[in-house]
Order: sequence, then structure tokens, then C-alpha cells
Amino acid sequence: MRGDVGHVLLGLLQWRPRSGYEIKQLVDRSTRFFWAVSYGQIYPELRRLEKEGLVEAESDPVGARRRTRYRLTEAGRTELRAWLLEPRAGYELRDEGLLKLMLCDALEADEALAVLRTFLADREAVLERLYEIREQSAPILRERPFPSLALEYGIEQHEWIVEWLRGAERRLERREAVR
Amino acid sequence: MRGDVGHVLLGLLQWRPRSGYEIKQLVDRSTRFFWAVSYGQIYPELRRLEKEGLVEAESDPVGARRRTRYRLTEAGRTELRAWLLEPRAGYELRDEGLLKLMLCDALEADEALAVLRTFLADREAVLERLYEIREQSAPILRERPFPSLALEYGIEQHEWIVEWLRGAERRLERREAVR
DNA sequence: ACAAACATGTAAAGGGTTACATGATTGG
DNA sequence: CCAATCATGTAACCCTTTACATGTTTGT
Repeated sequence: MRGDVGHVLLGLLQWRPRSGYEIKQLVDRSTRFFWAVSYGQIYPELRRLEKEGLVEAESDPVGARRRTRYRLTEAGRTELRAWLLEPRAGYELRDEGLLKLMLCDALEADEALAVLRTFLADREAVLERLYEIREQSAPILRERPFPSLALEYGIEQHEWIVEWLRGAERRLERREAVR
Repeated sequence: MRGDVGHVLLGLLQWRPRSGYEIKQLVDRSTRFFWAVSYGQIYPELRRLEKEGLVEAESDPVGARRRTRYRLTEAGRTELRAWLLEPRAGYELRDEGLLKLMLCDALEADEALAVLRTFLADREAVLERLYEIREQSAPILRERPFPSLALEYGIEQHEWIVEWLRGAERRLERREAVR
């Protein structure tokens, strides 16, 4: 198993069978904040997982519209658990806001402030989105301790980020030495 | 300008001319925590930036070992400033620790605890590395407010993360409802 | 002498996103 | 009837990492 799309899919199928479309919807309300997955990965990967016996396809059409839901097999659950227990926690970030902030020595003070505010606005928007998701998913989250834990982590971290950036904004506004 | 490697290079050349090798060393002590760049990108991109007149190459060999340092041109500085002021702050994260934590419903309580601890150990290691960098770069950082600000952001955020994960660890140890 | 660091580069492979294509169903 | 959503899929493109190649200088 090369990248980790496969494991993400196994993970998201642990609670109940889902179609590729349903998985994509779930991804966009959950992992996409720390692990994005696109259709271009989902459909081919589901077929690969099936070929390896880690999931089973069940046809479940709605009228004439076909729909294929995938169910985690025992082998799939074993593979999922093995991967979860591997002692690795890779981390990779592309943060354009922070990158630009670091390079602001090239700007005037008021321009740097604008850069910081863009950064801040971006994080505020993400935080708002996370609040929405928490509200909309409240019933499901009550039954799922770890998704719930991950969401709290995301929310509280973004709250911290927003507060920190607001503090930095105030310091810049007063033209204080940044450090 | 397609990806943003070019802008990162322009940004890192703002203080003084550097060779590709020197840029890579700088990247590995600075942006790599939120914007990684590899040799495979640096050397071709420097030549592209030169062809576009955004940097100037100056040959500066050490004995028979060639070395080419690149200097930001006025056009390059203009381009850098324009990019910094664009109101965009893209954000992309691949966080395997958080991903696994979210999927721990598939595990026993003690196994989930192990996943959390791997996650925690990883962040502690990054935090240690950031402390090292702060010490080693202290003299330079005193003269560079924004790199300094970005480093503080990174350190304080990782301190927050480590504390949060330790709290979650305690809750899991006591088998408390996670949320 | 030798290893480590300095210095530059390229090709292949890998991974991911985007854009497009196709068609059915539901709700207004 | 029309738009939005459901549902599946692919090919092209883009970017990045990895692995390798080559040669010099410095420090032990």
C-alpha cells in the first residue's frame, strides 16, 4: 500500500458501508482539514481494495441510478488495525499564511499588517466552518468518541491560532517590536 | 509562476545572495516546518528565476569548487512584494497522527492510548527541534522580526499541541469518556 | 588517507488535483 | 421543466520526492 488513501478509506468504512460518493462527502466534513482525498483517488482505490479483499462491494441502486456501497471485510479490519498501530505519525504542512508572514521583512509595517490580517481571516473562516460541522454532526459525534476528539482538537487549536494572531495583530498595530 | 517554489526562493534571497545549497540549508532550519523545498526544485527554479530577470547569478567559487550565488533584482523584489500582498493564504495539512486518532474507534482503549502516545512523541520531537533552532539562530533572529515571529508562532503552537495531547492522554488513561 | 561536508544537478517515479464526461433522480 | 444533487469515473497535468551522479574541500 503506497500512499495512505487506502487506509483512510478503510478507516472511514469502519462504522458502516458507504459508496464512493458518500465517502467523499464524509471526507469533506471530517478528514479534509488534515487529510484531503479527491474523487480521482477514491474510485480507483476502492476497486483496488476490493481486489485485495479488504472491502466487499454491494450493489445498492436507487431506481435506475446505480450505487455501489463498500463494506469492510475482516481482512480489511485487520489491516486497518495494523496500520493504526504502526508507530508512525507523519506530518506535512503547506501554510502560505505563515510562509508570507515569515517573509514580511520585505514590506512596510502597514503592508505586513495586511498580510497578517489575511492570515487571520483565513483561520477565522476555518474555525467557523468547524463550528458548523460540530453543530450539524452533533448526534453522530455523541456516538463516536474519537472523531469527536479529533474535532475538538481541531476547534480548540484553531481557537488558539486565532487568539495568537489577534495578539500579534495588536502588537503590529502599535508598531511594537514584534519580538 | 505556477507553484510557489519561486516565491519562496525570492523570499529567502531578500536578506542576502545565497547559493542553491545555502538556500536548502536555510529551508531546513526555517520554512521546512510549514513549506518544504527539495534540491530537485531549487536548482531548476533558480535558473528559471534568472531567465525571468528576478534574480542575478554571481559566480563565487571556493578554490576549484564552483559556487553560484543568486541575488534578488529590483524586479525580483517587486514580484516578491506583489505576491506577499495577494490576499490568499492557502493551507494544506497531512497529519497522520490526527488521522489515526480520529479512526481509533476501531481499537481497544489501550491500543488507542498507544496511538495517542505516538502522536504526542512526534510533536514533542518537533518542539525540541524548534527549541534547538531558536537557540542556534538567536543572533540572526534578533535582526529579523518576521522570521522571529514565525518561529515563535511555531514554538508556542507546538507547546499548545503537546499540552493538549497530554491532557487527552490523561483522560484516556483514566478511561474517561473522551468527550 | 578518509569521512564529512560543500556544491550542483537530473531522471524517474509517485502522488494528488483538476477538469471533464456521463447519466439518473429529486424538489421546486 | 429546470436546477441541484446523486453517482461514477478517467485522463491530463502538476508538483514533489527520491535516488543517483559527479566532483571539491576541509578537518581529523
